[in-house]
Amino acid sequence: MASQQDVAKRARVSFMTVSRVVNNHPGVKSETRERVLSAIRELAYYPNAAARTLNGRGTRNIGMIFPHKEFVLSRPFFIELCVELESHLSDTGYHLFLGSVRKETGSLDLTVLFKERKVDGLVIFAPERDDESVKRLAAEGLPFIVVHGRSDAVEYSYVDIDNERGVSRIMRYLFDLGHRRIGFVSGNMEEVNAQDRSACYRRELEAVGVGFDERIVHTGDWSLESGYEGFRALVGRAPAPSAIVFSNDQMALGAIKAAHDLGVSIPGDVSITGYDDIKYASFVVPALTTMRQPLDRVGEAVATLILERLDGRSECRRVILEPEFKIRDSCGPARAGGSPP
Amino acid sequence: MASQQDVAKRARVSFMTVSRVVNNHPGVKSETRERVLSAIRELAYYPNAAARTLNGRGTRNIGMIFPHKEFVLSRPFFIELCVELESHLSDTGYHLFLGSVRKETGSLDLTVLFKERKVDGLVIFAPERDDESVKRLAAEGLPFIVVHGRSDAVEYSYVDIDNERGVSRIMRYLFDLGHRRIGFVSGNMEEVNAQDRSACYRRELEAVGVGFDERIVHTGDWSLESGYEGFRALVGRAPAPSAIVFSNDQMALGAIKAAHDLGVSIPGDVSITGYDDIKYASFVVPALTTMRQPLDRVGEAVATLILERLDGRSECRRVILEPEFKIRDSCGPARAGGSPP
DNA sequence: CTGTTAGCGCATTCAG
DNA sequence: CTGAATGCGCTAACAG
Repeated sequence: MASQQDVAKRARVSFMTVSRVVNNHPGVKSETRERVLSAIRELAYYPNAAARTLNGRGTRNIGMIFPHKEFVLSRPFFIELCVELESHLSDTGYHLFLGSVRKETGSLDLTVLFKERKVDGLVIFAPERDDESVKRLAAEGLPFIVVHGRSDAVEYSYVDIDNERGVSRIMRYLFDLGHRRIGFVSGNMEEVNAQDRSACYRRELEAVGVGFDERIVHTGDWSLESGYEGFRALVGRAPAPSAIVFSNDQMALGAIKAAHDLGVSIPGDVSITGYDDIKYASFVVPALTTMRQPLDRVGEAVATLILERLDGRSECRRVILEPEFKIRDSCGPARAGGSPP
Repeated sequence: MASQQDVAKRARVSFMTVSRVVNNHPGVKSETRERVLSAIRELAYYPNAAARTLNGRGTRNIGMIFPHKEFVLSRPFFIELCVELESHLSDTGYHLFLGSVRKETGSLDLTVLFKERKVDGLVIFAPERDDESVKRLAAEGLPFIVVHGRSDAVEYSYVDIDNERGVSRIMRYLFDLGHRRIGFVSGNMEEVNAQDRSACYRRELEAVGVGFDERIVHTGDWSLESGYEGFRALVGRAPAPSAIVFSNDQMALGAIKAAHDLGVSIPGDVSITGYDDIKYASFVVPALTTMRQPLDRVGEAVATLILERLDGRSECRRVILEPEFKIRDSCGPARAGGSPP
């Protein structure tokens, strides 16, 4: 494979001149430049990334870290984000790296990826609160940003969607429809997002003077199955909730199945809401009322922030995006009566 | 960041000895080895991948190439495969690389990733038949394998699922239920998979003496929307099909929505089948009868094959996995009558 | 068993 | 405007 040396020979210059041309350095006679350029083309020369990295130019790789397998599988959501991110990043010459899905066996040391010179930066999805590996990254001053997760203990840049706004908007909507007994199915409570949404649900409830009742709260894990189970459990309580808020669409989809199996009508008997607005949310019957996460803007923000960190600009930034409420067909007015059998 | 030199100094040996220890070379006195090992630990030393690559040791990166954005988005399916693959590959020290989703702007030159020393090998998903960039890879003898796509023109290793078997099993099932007028909604016909399934549908039809009728065939693109459209279109034909075969689950899901909007009952009026068995297939109502792709085994096979290619073993292998028919609730017996209004 | 020398491909000095 | 020397961190080939 052609190296700068080969190109240099062919263009009858030193390899230094080739280097300058490759890197668009000024101060190369245009005639010489042309000669080099055509030699490059003829030999199909491409700069060796490893050599560049060795000279301290970075890797131009960005790693993505997911908390665990199920995280990826249960959120078709995030794939779209990856694609979005890839398209933004590739414009600036960066490549995306599946920085390995974290093992069940404890949190692995993410600094290794930097020390091995595999990546220049990391995008970490939904770490646990006060995650050790994130702390270490911050302590060593490594460039990374977090998506869906914030921390009060550690200073870092992150992008998130306003859960506060999202959940309270949903709750107000349900209140307006006359619902008072509103159940909740959470995501995996080890994740900050799940915690936030859950906390906000409780706060809103208390804000209107409706007490929090743990009997109509189910701890799920974002999966279809846990949504199914959650619905089943909550509807079986007495008195049953007239509406149930799910922490993501996937679980709400599971609930629709459960409702069918139980002979419960949505929204006739029980209203439900999702969160994310995955593609399928508008295709399920009944179409899901849900809170859309603005993926395109998240992707853009993530790209911008990580690039900033790589530039060495030191301030950490937080970008909180607004979700968009999508009212569809899965909610109805609360019925005067009670609940289905 | 600590280099071999630093470790060497601390362990009072030359850096060569450190290198030997790091690479598990035999012939280092165990006492010395211990000293080096603890120096490594104390300094948190990790070998610099760039330097290794520069010495011709490869990158230990495998790139994944997707045909286009929509491909990824329309198949939650493939994400699972990535995760599966990642877990197999990381065991052998390889990292996955999102080798960039291919742009709309013509097929980019994949050999660049090799020339730039970004990857050691490539896993290419669903390339077009006789794709130029695949041809070039093969011509240059670069290690890559293809998933979902084969070629008669070019020699390469690939993993696929037996579409032949899959589709014919579905067709026989429908025939057994008494269906004769069977519609078909294809995937994006630029992909080999879509072509194969489509061809097989036709062949099976003719095998039982039922003529192929292009009026009940719709060309989709794997998306929910195209499934919706396809169903709508086919059901509107006269005489309407009593069953429709969809080339993937996503489109079948779109059809379920369409049926609801049209007031058509599945499987009462029309039977439908999907393909893939995505997670949601068993949660939708009616649960989708579909052909399961054995993702875990695909992931395993892909990992094995690409590793073989990297080893330099020269023969190309083809691995054809068997799909598994999942009979659920979306098909019923053909009714004597005709079709719904 | 351990150390020395050389070079992978490139970019940053500094000289011409 | 161009070239020569030097080193990034590591390993392979040879010496001791």
